[in-house]
Amino acid sequence: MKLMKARPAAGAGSTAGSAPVTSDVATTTALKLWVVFARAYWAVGHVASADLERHDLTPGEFGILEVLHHKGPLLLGEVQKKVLASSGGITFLVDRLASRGLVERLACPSDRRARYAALTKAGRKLMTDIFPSHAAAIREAMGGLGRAEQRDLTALLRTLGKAAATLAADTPGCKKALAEHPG
Amino acid sequence: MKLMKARPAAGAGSTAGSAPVTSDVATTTALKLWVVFARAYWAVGHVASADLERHDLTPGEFGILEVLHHKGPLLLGEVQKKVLASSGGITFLVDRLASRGLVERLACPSDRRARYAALTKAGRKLMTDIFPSHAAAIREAMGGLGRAEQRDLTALLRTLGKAAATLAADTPGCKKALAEHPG
DNA sequence: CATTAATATCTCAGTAGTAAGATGTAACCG
DNA sequence: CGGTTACATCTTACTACTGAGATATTAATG
Repeated sequence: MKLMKARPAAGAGSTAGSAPVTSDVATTTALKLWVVFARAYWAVGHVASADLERHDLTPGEFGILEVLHHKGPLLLGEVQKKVLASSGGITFLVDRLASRGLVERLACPSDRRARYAALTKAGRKLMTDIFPSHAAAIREAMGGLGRAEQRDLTALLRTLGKAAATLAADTPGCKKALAEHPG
Repeated sequence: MKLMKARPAAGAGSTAGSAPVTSDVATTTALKLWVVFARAYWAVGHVASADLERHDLTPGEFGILEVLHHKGPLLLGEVQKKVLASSGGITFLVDRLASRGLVERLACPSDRRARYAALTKAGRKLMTDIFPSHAAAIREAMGGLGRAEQRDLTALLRTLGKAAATLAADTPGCKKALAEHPG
């Protein structure tokens, strides 16, 4: 299950004659949507990544900093659900952020298996410093659409995401995080 | 520039007081859109990947097979632009597909630097066998929206993608493929 | 023709990330 | 209690991918 960077199906592709269910209108519409979806995501993600790169942060690192900045200290498992990474990935990312002094691990008093991740003072400072400009970069990346269009788009994507997450939750190896936290 | 799997900004995050331009409505709207966008993309991508996994194909491999299936033999550089991967990635993916007998490299008569990638007979057969069911998986992943909604969504995403691609093309290290092939 | 620049692919080292399983801890049930 | 099951995190080995530079070819220029 590699995920992300999926290259979608392009066009109807009935080049090869006899495919039975393939070239009905519903399928063609969905495939076209998937192509455009992936390219748009790529472009916006590229703008976001380029902005974060200026601060030596990967998207994954920023995701963790951001959820901690927004929600306060969180159990590692909770972080994992929020950022949709694997458990090993969380360990790896938090290690790296901790080695840079941006995040620290705190014991959980009620459960000695669990640990909190929390921003350090330096981490909080970094976030308050860079979050506004990053938010501005996202705003510009979305600038092709007016505010009302952005809201329409959000509503459509939320509906789509919920339905797809329900499907995805059934597939083997899925973290199931999405179905529980549907955007 | 890692890209993809970008974790978007969640919520307005004006937790930290004094950010100047950050918490206006336009920015909040854009940030919310980005969160929902990423989650929806994750969910649909997950469904697509899970389907491909049944045939032992990664999304990257399928992307190459698919563009060759759809367009016929293509120079490696053209493939690269279509699937938005790095040049090294194309070499890697085509190598692997070639070792499985699905793709072959052909000399380009007019330019001895360049090589074509083309589906073999086995590759064509594989694609005609699996494409319909993959397309059906995509159709189901999009099933949360009706056909008209899917078309609205496509139109919005196309506009968004074009604008963002223009921005992305200016960022350093960008492949610029998107601005030239805007979905 | 020689030089320089541009292009197309490939090589290679490094990175972010995953998946599977190990470890330590908790909760429950008899 | 003792045993089983369920968790939460960490470890390890691996994979897909990127980016910079190497190689080979072509094109352009004086």
